[in-house]
Amino acid sequence: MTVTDNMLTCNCEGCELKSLFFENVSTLEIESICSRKVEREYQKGEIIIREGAEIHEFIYLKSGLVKLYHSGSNSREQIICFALPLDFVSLLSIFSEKRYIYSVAALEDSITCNIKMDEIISIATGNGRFALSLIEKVNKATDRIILDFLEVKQKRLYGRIAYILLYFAKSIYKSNSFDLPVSRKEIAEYIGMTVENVIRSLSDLRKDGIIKIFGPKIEIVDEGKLARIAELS
Amino acid sequence: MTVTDNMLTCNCEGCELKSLFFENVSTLEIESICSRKVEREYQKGEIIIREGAEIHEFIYLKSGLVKLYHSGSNSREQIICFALPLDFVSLLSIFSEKRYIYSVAALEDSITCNIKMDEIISIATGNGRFALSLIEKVNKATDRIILDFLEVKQKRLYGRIAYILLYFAKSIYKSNSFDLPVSRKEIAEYIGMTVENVIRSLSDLRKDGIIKIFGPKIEIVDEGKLARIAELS
DNA sequence: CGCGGCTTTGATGTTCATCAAGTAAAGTGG
DNA sequence: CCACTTTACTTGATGAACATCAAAGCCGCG
Repeated sequence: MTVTDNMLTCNCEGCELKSLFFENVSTLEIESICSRKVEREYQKGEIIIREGAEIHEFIYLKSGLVKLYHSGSNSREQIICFALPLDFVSLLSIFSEKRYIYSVAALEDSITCNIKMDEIISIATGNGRFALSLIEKVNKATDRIILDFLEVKQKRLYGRIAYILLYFAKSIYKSNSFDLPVSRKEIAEYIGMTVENVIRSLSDLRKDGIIKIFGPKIEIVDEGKLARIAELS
Repeated sequence: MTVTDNMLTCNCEGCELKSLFFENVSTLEIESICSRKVEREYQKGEIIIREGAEIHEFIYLKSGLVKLYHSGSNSREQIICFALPLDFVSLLSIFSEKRYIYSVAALEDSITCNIKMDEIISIATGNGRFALSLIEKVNKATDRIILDFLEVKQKRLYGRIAYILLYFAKSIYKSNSFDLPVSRKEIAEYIGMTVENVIRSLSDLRKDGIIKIFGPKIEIVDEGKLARIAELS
């Protein structure tokens, strides 16, 4: 990194992707990718990937916040996970399927960096270290998803709400006061419950003085208590 | 394959791993692996991998049937998935963690083939094609797990039981009559319900004439009806 | 202004966990 | 080999957790 930074002629100098992802890629290869990559902007609410579409590009999130979701058989949508900048949006199925098995939508205005799959594959083919770091990243992401599923599954409604609030506070906004980027319905789609009960739990937390609610704005008042609820279900 | 088969001097000739996994590996490399691999036998019930143990080997299942499970914080075990021969036991966390985040136990007498991680990594480093096929396989496996989680989550108890019975019949035993390889408790741990209710659902299916139960032996009588229940929850 | 989407609260019924108790099967030690 | 313990399985009764249905308030938007 330190060496190659100033050698780049493309406009990716400030991009953290280099240091995270392309550790093992030569400057030449990075330049080649940078010159052919495409950046795309999406507004809050826009769909970035549609389930069933063919996979042509490797996509990662440069800025913003997105949700990965799956359209269940009975038309109900299920949110698989949220992704932050530098997360791969291309997670599941990227290397094992021809078509996306999930959709991605922007929860906040977002920018993606898109690279043709061909190029990723060609680099990986010629560069085992790069391929291994790919495995590692993809692995980490899916591990996280599976562990979170297991974690949420063993909690009850009240605990799940506490859990997701702490998740937004800690992992996403790094603050105990933030605007919820998702609707009540989307929370329900993530933790697998109904909207009404999500709202009821939020109200209960408010009545108990653990959080404050102003529309979409959430303020965690008693973090300790919230953590205990998230822990003990 | 056809070319390399008779050139091997090690005892892996009959092993399907070659054709699945080592498509892109030179005969020399395969020989090197074969000569240093270790096969291990486990009896029904034995633990193959213990959660928290350090990861030293890449393990795949040669014969038998195993379960991957996670010990939840509240001491309740959760079954993540089942694995058949030629499935990788080393799935999650293999390339992203130092220690196992799940345990593996044999549900039937099983044989594993173990290869030092160092060797896998060294081959992958020098051989991008091999690394890519690794990603593909690992990806496929985790995709399957996540999709199944989503699938099961949107069903109710009765539908979940129907679903898992069909899974055993179709994917594992390829027959409508089989011995359940898992206890009622383990079914409960997989679908996230209590033992009592698992038993109740099984009894209901029996009373409705959809299945027959003789101890651990299950016979699916009306597959169509069972499929409809699994579908419609 | 009125329409539709998101949110909120209440009432009601279903699904499921928990508790309790009993049977069957299988291993254990004298 | 038999009493004894343990483990898996099974059924019923009860209550808690949650979904569903209904209705009303809020807000942005055409």
